[in-house]
Amino acid sequence: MNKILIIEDEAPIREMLAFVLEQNGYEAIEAKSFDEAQSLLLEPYPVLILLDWMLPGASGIQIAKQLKQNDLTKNIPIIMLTARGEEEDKIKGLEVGADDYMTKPFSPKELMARIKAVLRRVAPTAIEEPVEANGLVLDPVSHRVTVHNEKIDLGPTEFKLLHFFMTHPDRVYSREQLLDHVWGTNVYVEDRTVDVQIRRLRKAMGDVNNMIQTVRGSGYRFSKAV
Amino acid sequence: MNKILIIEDEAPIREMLAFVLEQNGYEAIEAKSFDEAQSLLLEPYPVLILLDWMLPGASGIQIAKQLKQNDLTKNIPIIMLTARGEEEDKIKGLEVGADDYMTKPFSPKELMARIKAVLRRVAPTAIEEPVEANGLVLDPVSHRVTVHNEKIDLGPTEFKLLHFFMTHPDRVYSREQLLDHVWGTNVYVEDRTVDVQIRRLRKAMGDVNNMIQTVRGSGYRFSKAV
DNA sequence: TTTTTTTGTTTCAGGGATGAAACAACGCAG
DNA sequence: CTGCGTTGTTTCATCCCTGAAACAAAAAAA
Repeated sequence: MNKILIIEDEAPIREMLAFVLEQNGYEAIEAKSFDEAQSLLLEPYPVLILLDWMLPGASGIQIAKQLKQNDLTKNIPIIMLTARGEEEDKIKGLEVGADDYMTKPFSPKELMARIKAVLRRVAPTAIEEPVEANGLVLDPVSHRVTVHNEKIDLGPTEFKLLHFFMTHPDRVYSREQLLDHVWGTNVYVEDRTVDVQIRRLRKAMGDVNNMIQTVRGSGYRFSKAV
Repeated sequence: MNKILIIEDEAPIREMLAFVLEQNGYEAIEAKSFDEAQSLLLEPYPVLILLDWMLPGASGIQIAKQLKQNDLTKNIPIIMLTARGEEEDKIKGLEVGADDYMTKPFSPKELMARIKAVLRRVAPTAIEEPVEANGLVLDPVSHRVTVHNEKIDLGPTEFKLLHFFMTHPDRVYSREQLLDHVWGTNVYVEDRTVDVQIRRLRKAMGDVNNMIQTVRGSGYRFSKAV
C-alpha cells in the first residue's frame, strides 16, 4: 500500500486528511511539524506529501525547498495546502517545487482527484506509449492520430475518448462510465453527449470507425474484431 | 424501485428534492428531522440519504455519525446538503463519513448526476467471468457471444437470458422465474413472451441450441447434456 | 382415434434506443 | 470586441428490439 505523508499542525484537519486517504486505500503518515516529518521520512518513502503552508516554526515553503534539495526526497511530489486568502502564496509554493496546491476547505473528492492527478503526472507510466490498432495509431506524446499514416484531426475530447478506448479495448463501457473516465468525475453532462462525441470520433476515423462498436442497451466498445 | 431518504426541515426544498427524485425514477422518503427519519429507516433500506447539514435539534453531522456507527445503515451513502457559506463544514462532515457534498442552490441535473456518481462509486461492479459450454462462449465484459469462435448477434434480452442460463445450468426454470430473473421483478409481461425469446435465442445459437431444453409442463433448462 | 393442452413459429405494431443534424454556449486567440 | 473552433444540448428520423397475438405443430390426455 502506498504511503502519503501529511505535514499539518492542526489536528482536526490532519485527522480528516488521514481518514480520507485511508478510505481511498493509502497509508497515511501524520506529522505535526517538519521535525516530526523528518523522523518519519524513511524507507519506504511516501509516494506523495501533503504539506500545510502555514506551520509553526518553518513555513511550508522552506520545508518544500529542503525536500526538493535532498536527493532522496526531491522526486516526491508535494501538494501544498493553503487557507483561503493565501492564494498569492501558491506562486511561491510552485516556485520552490510544489506540484500542486489546494485551498482549504476542500471536498474529499477534490482531494483525491488532485492526488491522483499529481501521481499520474509524476509517474511516467506506459500511458505515454503510442497505441495501435488496425492501422490506427495514437501517440499521446505528440498528440497525433493517424489512420494508415494519414493524419486525422480530433478535438481534445475526441482525443481523450479515443485514447481511453484504445487503452481499454474489448470491453463495453456504459455512457456513464465513459463520462467518468474520459470527462472526469467532477463534470456533469448528459449521457447522450457521449453519443455525439462517439459520432464525431467515428466521422473523423473514416474507414476504421468500425472498431468503435455500439452495444445496444449497454454502451460502446472498442475492438479490433468486428 | 430504489428508495432515497431525504432529511431536510425546510418544506419547499424537501419537496423539490422529492419531486426531482421521483421524476427520475426513485421513491422519495421525506423526513423533517432525524427522529422522523429513524422511524422511516426500515426495510427495504434506502440506497442513499440526502442529509441537510443545518437541522433543528441534531446537526447533520451528528446524524451522519450515528448512521455510520450503526451496522445496518453504515453502508448507505450520504450526500450532505450545505448552504453557501457553510463550506468550511465540508471537512467536518467528511470526517464522519459523508460521501459527497452539494452546496445549495443546485440544479436538478447536478443533483441527479451526483446521486448517480455516488451510487456508481459505492456499487462494486461484480467481476464477471466469461462462461463456456460446448463451444458456446459468453463474455460479459466485452458483451460478446461466440459459437465455435464464430460471433453471433443477440439482442439485450436474449443476451441476459443466455447469461442467466449459462450461469445457472442443469436446473429447470418456470416462465415466471425466468421473468423474475432476466426481465426483473415487477414486470408486466406475458408468460408466453418467454417462449418467443427462447425461440429467438435458439435461432441465434445455431447448432448448439439443443442446450436450451424444453421441460414440458415446467419451463426451460440449460444443460450441456442433451 | 379424437380432443385438449402445451409449445413452436410467424407476424405485426409500438416503443425505446441510437444516429444524424442543427443549434446554442463557451472559451480562446487575434 | 469579434470570429472561430470545440463542446454540450436538443430535436428529428430511423432502426431495431420487444411483446403480444394468431396460427401451426407437437405432445399428452381421454
